[in-house]
Amino acid sequence: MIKNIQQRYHHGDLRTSLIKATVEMINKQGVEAITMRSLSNWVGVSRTAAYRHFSNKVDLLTATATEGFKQFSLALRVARLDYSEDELGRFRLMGQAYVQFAIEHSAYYGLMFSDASIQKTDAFDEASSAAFTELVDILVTLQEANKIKTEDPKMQANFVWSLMHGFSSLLINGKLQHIDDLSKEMTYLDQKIMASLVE
Amino acid sequence: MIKNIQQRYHHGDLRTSLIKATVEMINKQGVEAITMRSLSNWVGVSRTAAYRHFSNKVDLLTATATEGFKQFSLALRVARLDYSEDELGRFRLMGQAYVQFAIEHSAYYGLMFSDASIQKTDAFDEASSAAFTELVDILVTLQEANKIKTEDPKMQANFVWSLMHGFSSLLINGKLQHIDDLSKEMTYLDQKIMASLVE
DNA sequence: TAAAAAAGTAGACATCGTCAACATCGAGGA
DNA sequence: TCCTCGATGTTGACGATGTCTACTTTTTTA
Repeated sequence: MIKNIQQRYHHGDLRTSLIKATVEMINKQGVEAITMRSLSNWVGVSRTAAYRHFSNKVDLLTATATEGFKQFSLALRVARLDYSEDELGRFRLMGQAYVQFAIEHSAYYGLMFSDASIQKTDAFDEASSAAFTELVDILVTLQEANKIKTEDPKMQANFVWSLMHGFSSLLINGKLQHIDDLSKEMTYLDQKIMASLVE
Repeated sequence: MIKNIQQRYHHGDLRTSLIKATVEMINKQGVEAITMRSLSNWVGVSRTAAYRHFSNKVDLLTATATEGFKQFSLALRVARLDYSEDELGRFRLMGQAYVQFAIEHSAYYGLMFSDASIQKTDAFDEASSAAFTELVDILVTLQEANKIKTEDPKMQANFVWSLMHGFSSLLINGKLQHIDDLSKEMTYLDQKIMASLVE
């Protein structure tokens, strides 16, 4: 007779489940509320089971942030491959996708850019710079097609990235005042970026 | 005979000392390393003495962040009152002062914008929005003097603030790649902001 | 100057991260 | 088929931490 899933000794895919549980718990209660015990309990496993998959709590959180960056890069890439738009339109879609990801996955986003709860690893750096590369790439392409100014693309990327990250994180933390119409605010930013990059 | 300061039963100005110690410890070891016990020990006081001045750890960190915002506002205001420059020049000085504060007081800055370690209070919100007001104010003044475009100053402020905050926090966390010349990078941003705001 | 308020201390306890030792399971070679 | 071994999960234990309670010492005030 096959045992009930909840009662099996071996969980099956504990590593993935723990990361999912971490994201859910951050969304509901914030990072500070995360404990190895409550996490294990939530997943239905004993206190120290997580240590078979992560060397410690920081390692688990870092892995979660790394996973976040992967999904983030994916979201940006999806926007970049929307061929119903021209290249410049796709670039603007990426901007929308950026903010949308930050809002919809604020737990991930906060963790990804929190220096406190995380300790950088090679995997983390790789996932994190992949997202940045996504941005530099399209800027280079746009320059080659003469759609935007010819400037150091890394500087352009730092500019756009700073603006997007600043806006998203201030928005998430409720530090931007008097925003009744988000899309209006984003349109404003879009105009500023376009004016800054287009000749 | 007057007792040695270190041996006095009453510390004298424990509240202030604790906040200072918090800043120092964050600078040296990061927020995670902060414990009530090590903090008290550092200041030369017993474990629970801090609880006479702060209701708990979060309260202490929030008070520290609030103090950070006060000094931050002050730094912005000092730049704004540099009358060797005209109004537009002072606005640009504020931008430099912003990034400079973030770099020189990265412990403060990280804490001020960390939603994890802090819990908003009235005093915190007040100090935090004072800094924002500093920015809106000068934008209004610049508009009235016809130095920049006439637009919703709050939107302009959100734009500038997002850019400054994004750049500063990415810079602090080492997420901006290939920055060998910081002043060159800041000049680039300055040009973008000017082009965006000036008619 | 006496009494109360303010500031600091020590004991105690629940919770947390995590190490060590032990238990159970699944896969593959004898 | 059985046996063994590596992977995975469990329980016990311990030191560190936040913070409550009760007590002590100093300062303020009436």
